[in-house]
Amino acid sequence: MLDIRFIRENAQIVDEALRKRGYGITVDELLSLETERRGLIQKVEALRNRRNIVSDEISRLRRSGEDASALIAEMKEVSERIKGLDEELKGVDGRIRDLLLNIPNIPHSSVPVGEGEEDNVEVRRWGEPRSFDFEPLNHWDIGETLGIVDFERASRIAGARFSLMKGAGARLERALMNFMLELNTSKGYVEVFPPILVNRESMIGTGQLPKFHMELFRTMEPELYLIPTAEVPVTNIHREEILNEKDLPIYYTAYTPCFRREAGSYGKDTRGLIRQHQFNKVELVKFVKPETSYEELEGLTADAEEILRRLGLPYRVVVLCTGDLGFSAAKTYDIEVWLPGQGRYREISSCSNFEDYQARRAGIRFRREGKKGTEFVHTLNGSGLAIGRTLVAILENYQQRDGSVLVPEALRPYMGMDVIR
RNA sequence: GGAGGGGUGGCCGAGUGGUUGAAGGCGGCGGUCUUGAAAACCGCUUCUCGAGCAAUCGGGACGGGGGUUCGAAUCCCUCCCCCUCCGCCA
Repeated sequence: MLDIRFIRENAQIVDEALRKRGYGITVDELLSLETERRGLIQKVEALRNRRNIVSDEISRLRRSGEDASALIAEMKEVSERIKGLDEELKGVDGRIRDLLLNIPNIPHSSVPVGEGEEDNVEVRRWGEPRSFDFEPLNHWDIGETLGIVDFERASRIAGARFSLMKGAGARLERALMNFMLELNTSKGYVEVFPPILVNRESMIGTGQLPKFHMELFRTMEPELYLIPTAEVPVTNIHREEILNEKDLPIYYTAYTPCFRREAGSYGKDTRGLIRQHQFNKVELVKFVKPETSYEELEGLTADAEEILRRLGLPYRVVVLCTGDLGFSAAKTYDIEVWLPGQGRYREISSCSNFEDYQARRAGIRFRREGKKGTEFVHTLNGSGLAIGRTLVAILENYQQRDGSVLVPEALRPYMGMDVIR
């Protein structure tokens, strides 16, 4: 969330940011509540101060055996007033928090202004899409013909948007997971394997709740949420902590399954592995000092890109425009991989700098060496990479006329085979 | 799931309803001493909110929330977490 003091002093900047994102709200109501809040605080604190002074006085009188009943009577009334004001303040605080939790991050100045996907800006390309001397197939045709993915039985087991990987298909999921984790850890990311069910506070910390509850699977008794991305548990590793400056930056990488309701995407990518309720992903997460976070975003994106390069998969990088930017992000690069079966680039990684937005929600701070007080860290994360979509890209880019699929060089040690047939 | 025992500052650990933001210790920082270091000694060591240009002043925080009271770390209720034993279980 944003700093209420920042909003107070920069209302027009925040309103402008909301407008660029296509939000039809302003901070007017928030500001008047904030004024009300401060007025209440001043009133209630003056009364508390009075009560503290008089309580000491009462204590002294009682010790010396004098009568304090008049003061006690007065304080009884003061306490009642404090109680009333406290309740009022609590109500105002609650309303301010509700509003604050629903205001998105402010886009970085380098983010292009635009309304949607079509306004995202390509920043670079790598690799040449392969030219086929036959008609390239969709990954679901390739996968079903090879018998390595079974959609029909998956839907019997769980329903639409689930998949059952078999044989070399299951092996490929595992190979990709190991390949990615090993590459990431070799660069200094610490491997973690976190809970994939998390509590409400964690979902609020990274920004999925309260606004996007429709996207999440939830359990009852106890109320827990299935993670839509490892970003949630991994960023929350340091929730409510004060880190030491010398501990930063902290890099984590995590493999987890991810679960998404995909509410509102009916009819989109109904066939194949592109859009599933459950998918595997390896994630990269960073906790850094504010002054380095944009440099770190470039590094994070480069780390994700390297995975595609090593797999020989052509891709492009786009910077998301203000209208397409995620709720908590200040800047995001999407990496899109070339899919011959679709004849276009599709998102395979999303690398974002959240600046202090998540850190403020989650209470993740650090203390500078020799300085008083604390600051919020900057958090970043990106897929490195979405495993299901990487598998799709391999099937489509490495398919051969006879229906077999070559295994990319880098993956062969993990697959134990050169070709899937 | 059943029965008990606990949650206090970076850590360990005191704490009688009334100068206890909290003894003492450890750790950390600064200083004295020393050729240097150690030891010893001295001092300093939480976060947060509000007012103010500032110096500074005031409020709050002893797992979370509520209650009793003029006043709560201390009493009561409730939730969460940890530990031990029993049961169950991958």
